Amino acid sequence: MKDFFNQFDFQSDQLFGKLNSAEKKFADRVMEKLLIKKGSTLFYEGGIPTGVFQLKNGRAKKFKRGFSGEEQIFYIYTKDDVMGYHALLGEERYQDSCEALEDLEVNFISKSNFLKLLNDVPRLKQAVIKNISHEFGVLANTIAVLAQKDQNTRLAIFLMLLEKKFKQKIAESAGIDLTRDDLSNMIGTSSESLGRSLKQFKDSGIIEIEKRVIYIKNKKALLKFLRLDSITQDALVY
Amino acid sequence: MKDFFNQFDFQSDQLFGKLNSAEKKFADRVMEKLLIKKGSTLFYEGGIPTGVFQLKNGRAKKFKRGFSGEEQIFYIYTKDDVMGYHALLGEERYQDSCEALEDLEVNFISKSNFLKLLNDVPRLKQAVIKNISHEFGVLANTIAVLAQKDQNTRLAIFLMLLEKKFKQKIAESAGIDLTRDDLSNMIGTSSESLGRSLKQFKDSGIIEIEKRVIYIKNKKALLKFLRLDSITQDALVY
DNA sequence: TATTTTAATTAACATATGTTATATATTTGT
DNA sequence: ACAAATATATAACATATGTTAATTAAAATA
Repeated sequence: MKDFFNQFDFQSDQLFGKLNSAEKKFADRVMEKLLIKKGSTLFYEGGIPTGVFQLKNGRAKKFKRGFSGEEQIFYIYTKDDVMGYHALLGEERYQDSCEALEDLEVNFISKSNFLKLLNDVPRLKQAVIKNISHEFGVLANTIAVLAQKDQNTRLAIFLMLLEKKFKQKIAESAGIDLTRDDLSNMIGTSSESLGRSLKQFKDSGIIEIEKRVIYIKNKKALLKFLRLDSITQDALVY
Repeated sequence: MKDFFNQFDFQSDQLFGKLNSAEKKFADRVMEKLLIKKGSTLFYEGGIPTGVFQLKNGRAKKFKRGFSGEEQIFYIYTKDDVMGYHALLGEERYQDSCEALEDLEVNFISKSNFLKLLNDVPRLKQAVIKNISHEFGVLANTIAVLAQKDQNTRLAIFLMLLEKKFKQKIAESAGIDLTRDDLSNMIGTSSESLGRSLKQFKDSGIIEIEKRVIYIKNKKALLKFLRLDSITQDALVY
């Protein structure tokens, strides 16, 4: 069921697909290629917006600091994803932060060029607005998972989503490679407690771990946690 | 600290404040007053958008069904809040549902009239887009609370937020009047387990309960759960 | 108002998660 | 390649939350 994954996918990799060839040409012309080192930020909460970014290679985490200061990761961007447009369309400051999980290759479009592009191509502006509404729904779905599911179920869901995300876009690997801190942060638990759940999954043959990379070995068993109807469940085992 | 509350407030009650008197006149003219019974829906997930609503009296819950079907409440609307515009701006269907928690008095603006208003008043369109971005941040903050805080802390946070929300807009009462099912759903626990937390708060004199209405009696003790710095904490005791 | 239905409260027990501590593995910087 | 720093794995114990069940309170309906 494609639907299951779409509920948790921003789909911001498809934004520039709305452009025709002439428009694409303009976009390409104003794009600036940047190389960003692992651990550095593309933008940060409270900063003045400089433009938008499209990831061409690598992964980045999007997070927000709650009122008590701890970071909360709520999305991971991969190849082709566009980010940073919320602040350009509406807010005067970035509302969240984005940090490279590994060395990145990024296309940058400055604020003025992006606004010009939006202005010249109403279809694109419409698509961006529509996408923000879609992303709103993704966050609502994330809230539902965090509020309703126990830890093992949350882990199962995130493993499914992350494997798809990483497989889809990073040809060379189907494994899930995240620090235990980042993964536990997303799932809403401590890294030690996440470790316990991972061990349970390992012991029942659902996953294997090499170095820190998690490989799903028994997708059907993982899906059992999701309590989907059997038709949807079957559709997810590809 | 006003900031604390704003992090969790859609602020959609201020949208029509962007209009000048002539524009307001047009809006008033096309507004249709509706009376909606407790328990009925203003709109529902998957439905075709008909227009936007402004609450003039009463409260409504916004929720979404996760992939396994259970409803997840992620916002409560009160007096003057505007809702239903996401679907008009971008999506072709409502992405979530909205249900009356009590008998409502609502102003309805049809899709065509609202789109006309947006078109005639670019400032309003801009404000709506900006608001959706802001709401995105509210959901991210909600994710942080659900992922990072234990049950008593989540309860403390939601009690603070709900009391402010209800006091601000419903003059006659400062109590928190929600079914245990709705409150536990928001907080991410079972109603029985919520009951245990409520009892703990009651026994330590933090709250009092009459019928099912919760009254905060010791705000300072509640704030201890939030682990705010003492300056922010002091600012919240008014 | 009386009756029926639904919601709230509470307790006891089972299970899940948080926390601290220690050992091992991996990465980083020289 | 080595040392130092950081990340991961795991266990043991403490605490928090889930679950079932029984009782009481409140709300809906006739």
